[in-house]
Amino acid sequence: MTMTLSAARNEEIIHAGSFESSGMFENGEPVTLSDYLRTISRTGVRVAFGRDEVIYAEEEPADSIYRIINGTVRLCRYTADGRRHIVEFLLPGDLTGLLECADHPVTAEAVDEVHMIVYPRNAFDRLASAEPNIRRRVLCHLSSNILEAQRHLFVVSCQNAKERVASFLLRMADRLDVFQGQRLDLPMGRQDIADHLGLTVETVCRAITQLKDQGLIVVPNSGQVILKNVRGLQDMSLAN
Amino acid sequence: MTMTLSAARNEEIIHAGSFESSGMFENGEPVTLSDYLRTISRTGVRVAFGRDEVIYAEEEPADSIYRIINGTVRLCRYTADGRRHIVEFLLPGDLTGLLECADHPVTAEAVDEVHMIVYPRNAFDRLASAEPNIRRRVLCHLSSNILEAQRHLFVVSCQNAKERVASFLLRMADRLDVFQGQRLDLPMGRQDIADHLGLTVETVCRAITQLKDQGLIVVPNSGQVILKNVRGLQDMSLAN
DNA sequence: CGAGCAATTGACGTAGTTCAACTGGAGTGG
DNA sequence: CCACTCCAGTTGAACTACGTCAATTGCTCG
Repeated sequence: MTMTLSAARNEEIIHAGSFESSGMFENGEPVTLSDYLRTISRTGVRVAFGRDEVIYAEEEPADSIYRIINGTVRLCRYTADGRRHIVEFLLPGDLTGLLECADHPVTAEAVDEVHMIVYPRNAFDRLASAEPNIRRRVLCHLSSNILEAQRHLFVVSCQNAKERVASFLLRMADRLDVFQGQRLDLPMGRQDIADHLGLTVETVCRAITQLKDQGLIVVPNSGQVILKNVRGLQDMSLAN
Repeated sequence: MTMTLSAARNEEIIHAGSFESSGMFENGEPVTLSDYLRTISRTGVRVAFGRDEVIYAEEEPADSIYRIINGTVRLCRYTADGRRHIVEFLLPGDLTGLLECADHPVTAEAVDEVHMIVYPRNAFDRLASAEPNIRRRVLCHLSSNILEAQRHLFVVSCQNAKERVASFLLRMADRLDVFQGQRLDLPMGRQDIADHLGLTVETVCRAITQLKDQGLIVVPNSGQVILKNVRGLQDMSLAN
């Protein structure tokens, strides 16, 4: 519902080539899925979503593919009794909607101000039929999704609170190219982190405080974390 | 290592057509991935593994695709400090090795006596290049893997012990076509179940005892569970 | 029958939840 | 500009579900 409204409100046709920055194609051939999507960019529509707006909802027909330009998206699942689980956070450059499913298995919501390009599924499928390589790219994409899910499954089933938070910070840092000594900006709130890690807000807070007290991180304010000791966080995230 | 030994010991060339039972093909076209694999069955080798034998190990090059004929396989991940997480159990008819990865991300071990057919990855890739439909089948396969992983992620991050065990029993029953009042045979031990659900053996036992005391199940012996009240188990598995 | 191991049960400790109070920064209005 | 609200974040105290450790049962296989 919200999605349809927001999408309509913010629609804006993307002109072919307007997102073709240099260095994206190798000897004239697209090399990543995003590159392939750029080749059908004339069919893509740029949309914006405000904080907590629903991008697509669970059970809704999955007829679009989304590429995030900037902002953060959470993929979540709700239960009848109000529990929420955040399956994954999507960051700029990430894609969603590539699953071979009639309906979306999760709900996508904007964590902060999100800009994305929406491609119609059928345009992508036509491209996939014409270009055999593209399905292999999708296979790679889904494979790495599975690896990520398995990794996170391990975090949630085998690690304690502090280890989970350490793993989370390291993964976010890795995805956002933040290194030792640098500042990691967390776009999501504590509740989002908690629902992603299978903990409560309070426990996430306490774990962060512990990491702070151990000198592994510095927290200037709740949305920023400076990684003082990446090695220490790594050691923690796979043992302890 | 173990895999190579066992495989060699039990190798037996499958003659083309030896697994082509009736009703598998629709108007001459294969309809499932397994059907496609049958079309290259002359390249498949039947192998057997005994209890706890390693079928393939994490980090090993993934150059084969496996179809389980009978028996149960566990896909697991070990940590340096000895913790184990069982990502998934594979049952007869299931496939593994289809991920687009150079190396296996998990270790596959036989839970009980397992018979499988091993197809060389490159034979499959040749087939995939020749027949465009096959990649779409793989996409569907990986998509449902992702849905399963997400479902299990929810179980492990949001459910308590009794709910997790109820979810586990229901899913096994569903996969093995066991219905209300019927007997579910569990090939894996309590430790395996515990490592799959992120619990300890003792907690799994206690949860089973609770389900028994509530009259939802009857447990003639540790490997068998009779589902007395499927509805009750379902109610529990998504709320409580 | 007895060894050996998986499953179960009991007793106790603890990590994480729950509930409640407090803090602090962002936004609003006088 | 300060006072106010509002809400996210943090901390404290008590509770509880699960883990841990140890003892017991029960099955399987010599």
